[in-house]
Amino acid sequence: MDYSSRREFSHFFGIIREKHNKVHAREFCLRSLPKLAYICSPMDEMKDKLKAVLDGLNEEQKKAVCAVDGPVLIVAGAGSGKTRVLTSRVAYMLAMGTDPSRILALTFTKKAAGEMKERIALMVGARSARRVVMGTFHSVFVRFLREYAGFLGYPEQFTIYDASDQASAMKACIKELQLDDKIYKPREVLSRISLAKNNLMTVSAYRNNPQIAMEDSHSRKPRIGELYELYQRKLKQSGVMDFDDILLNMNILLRDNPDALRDISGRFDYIMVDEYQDTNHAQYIIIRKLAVHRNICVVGDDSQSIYAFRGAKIENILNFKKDYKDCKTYRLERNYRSTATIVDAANSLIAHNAGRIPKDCYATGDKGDPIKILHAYTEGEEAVQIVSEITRLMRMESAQYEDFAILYRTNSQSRALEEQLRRRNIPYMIYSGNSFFERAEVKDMMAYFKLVVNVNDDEAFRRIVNKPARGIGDTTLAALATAAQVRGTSFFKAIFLDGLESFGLKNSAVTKLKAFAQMIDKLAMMCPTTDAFVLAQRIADDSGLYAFFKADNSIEGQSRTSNVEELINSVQGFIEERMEEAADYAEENGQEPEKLLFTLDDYLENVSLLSNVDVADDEDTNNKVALMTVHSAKGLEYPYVFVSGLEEDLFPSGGFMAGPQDIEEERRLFYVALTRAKRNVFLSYADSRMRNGKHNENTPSRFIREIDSKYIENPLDDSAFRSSGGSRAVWGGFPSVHRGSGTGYGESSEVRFIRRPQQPSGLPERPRTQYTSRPMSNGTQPQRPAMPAKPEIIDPDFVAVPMTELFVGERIEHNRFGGGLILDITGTAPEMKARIKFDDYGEKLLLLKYAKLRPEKKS
DNA sequence: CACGTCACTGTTTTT
DNA sequence: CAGTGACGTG
Repeated sequence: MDYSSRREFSHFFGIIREKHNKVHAREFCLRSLPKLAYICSPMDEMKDKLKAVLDGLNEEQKKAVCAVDGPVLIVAGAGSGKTRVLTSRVAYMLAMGTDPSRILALTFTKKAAGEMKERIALMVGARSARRVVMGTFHSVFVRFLREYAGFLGYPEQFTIYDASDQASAMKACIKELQLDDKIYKPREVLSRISLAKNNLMTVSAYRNNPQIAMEDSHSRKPRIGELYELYQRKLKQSGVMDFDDILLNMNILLRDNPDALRDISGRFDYIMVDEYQDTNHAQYIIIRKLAVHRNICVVGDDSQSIYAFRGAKIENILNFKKDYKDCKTYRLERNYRSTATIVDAANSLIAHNAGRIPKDCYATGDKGDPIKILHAYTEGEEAVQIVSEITRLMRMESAQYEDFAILYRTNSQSRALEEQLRRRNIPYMIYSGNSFFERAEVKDMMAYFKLVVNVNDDEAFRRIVNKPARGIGDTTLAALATAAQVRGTSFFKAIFLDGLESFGLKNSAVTKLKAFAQMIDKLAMMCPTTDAFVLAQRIADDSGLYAFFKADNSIEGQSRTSNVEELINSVQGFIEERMEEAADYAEENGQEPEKLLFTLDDYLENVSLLSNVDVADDEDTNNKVALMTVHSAKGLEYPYVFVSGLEEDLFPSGGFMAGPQDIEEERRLFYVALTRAKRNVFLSYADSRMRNGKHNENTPSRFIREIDSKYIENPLDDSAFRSSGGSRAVWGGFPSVHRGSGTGYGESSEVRFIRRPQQPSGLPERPRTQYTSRPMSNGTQPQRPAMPAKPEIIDPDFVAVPMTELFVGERIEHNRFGGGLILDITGTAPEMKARIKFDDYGEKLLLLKYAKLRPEKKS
């Protein structure tokens, strides 16, 4: 049976509904019992409610819940009951009489928002819970942007480009500027633009920034600025935003439209932000602007910051105290999730990172079992071992399938695991790149939806204009594209322009285009007044797409047909869900249920902003092994967690790691992986792994070694890290000393120790390559160094080793923690640690190879 | 214009 | 090993 594919989506909406009903039943009991029990004054009732909210929380949690006014920073370690605190906090505010609609709570995934809503509903009732403005950054902001779309020059029903739409649009831009797509790779250009947008760099800012110009010309892509401009123009012309535009345009709106700022910020008295360590600059500024009342509460854990690659700034949480001087800080350090072994092991790992918020996470649970390591020869065998372990645990500890999660660094690793799970008939569920929505036929259907909602969506147009075949081929489309480009309009509108012959379009081609456009136009006219499900069916029929798939009787054809059917059913599911919500709401308010219409716009908005974990909330999720990337696993927990592929160059991800900040992020990622587990952790690695059709030999990840070996059942000895199989290509010709740069800790500590340069004491270390924000006068590349040519200069450990002899009792200075006194020094070479009592941050144990210490300046 | 074949190239992670 | 793009044939 195929567990992986299309049924993922099938019962999604049905389950949501079921959950709502459950909520209602339980909530009914919870809410009516106290009311029946005593009739008392409103004051007493309030006190009682507040007491109920705080019941069962620990002291620190209670404090964090009650501190509703003013800026609050909650540093919440993994498994410390963060969601509980957040939900209780909302419940507390509501019990105090706050109007729920004046609370804004922002999360990163819909799932997180949904869970919070559900839990709040249990505490205070669905009616209030529903009115809290709670959702992802993107979905909440999209709603604001629709209201003010006109101001920004967008149509109210703007659509949203997904990653492949973006790539395709960028390709068109590159072509239009006649650039070489070997040099200007669409994805690369896009990620550069994405970073710019997340740092609130508009097109003009980008093009006028000399440092950017330097960087781009240095990477031999001087025309990225132009591409950025063209890309933005195209998107606007199409009435389309990409993910980053949602944040950027929100900022532009709040910056340029004082009324909008006043209006939107005036809607809320309290703002809460979850996973604050993962906010990027654009989000940070929006939050700042909206929180005029300063009742802002951010929750996060700097040790779990894993989204730097998409612009997240760990500084946001580190600097919160500076931004809001009077902020109150609460630390949730008590771990309720995992065994002591897991908590301590994770702590021992993360201790290798410098620059953290001081935090002392401790376990409350049992000691638990040590961490097990699975050593395999290939990824296939790795999968076999994992699966055997799962079946063993199910036998021995009567575990259920749903108790297991298999985590990995990259999505492609799921293949081998899947194969093995299928072979052993183990039900599983992959939570990754929306497999359902990524199917060609589903995307086609979605493209029709998008085009009907927004006829100017050129990428949607391009995708389906000739699907099914209408005799509109590449030549015709290219000519139309030129016409649209020259006249500065969308493909759709260009069809109705005069003088198309001059672009090489024959009359017959124009006739075909017009027929297509009229078909779309007719559907588009229906859009605002037609039920989404009805319209979706009309689209499937009128477009001929459904008939086209239906006509194909092959296995694939049948699968395509049923996927399209499923998509259309999901539209119906969506409507029913919303209808029920609306009906409940009306009922609770004692009103007539409003007759509400849900259009295709609503559906599209909902679906385009779904994340990996959102989609997978399905009947089928029940009792299945979960497979996902570590990134997707954030916020989730499982009794048994397998972290697979723990190999150098995979986890930590290899290749382009330029500095310690990259390896630290990888380490945090591994920290996230470990802390997902409640009972048991298994770490697996394979000596050989197939990557892009090639066999790669690997050494075990340094992270395995960084966990204190006392928490590991069968720790690896040093020889395991040296090499595997002996056939590895390492820095040829260099003695083992240099291997460290490529392979982690490939050599014995003595060797490293000897190689460590002894700097004349007192001389501060030459600063490491700094990523300055100003162009350098000598014309050297101010960006990250490219792939290092010589091993000598890139060994991060080598460079980071402290340059002076450290003595107990000496005073030193640390970049982040400031001045401190060395209390003692323990361990040998690479693992040498110093216990330091910092003046402002208290006692900390730092790994010398990462801590950048210098002798304190004499004043 | 549709469909097949061949060569090439890419290596994270995601709202 | 894919997924994509270029090119040729019916």
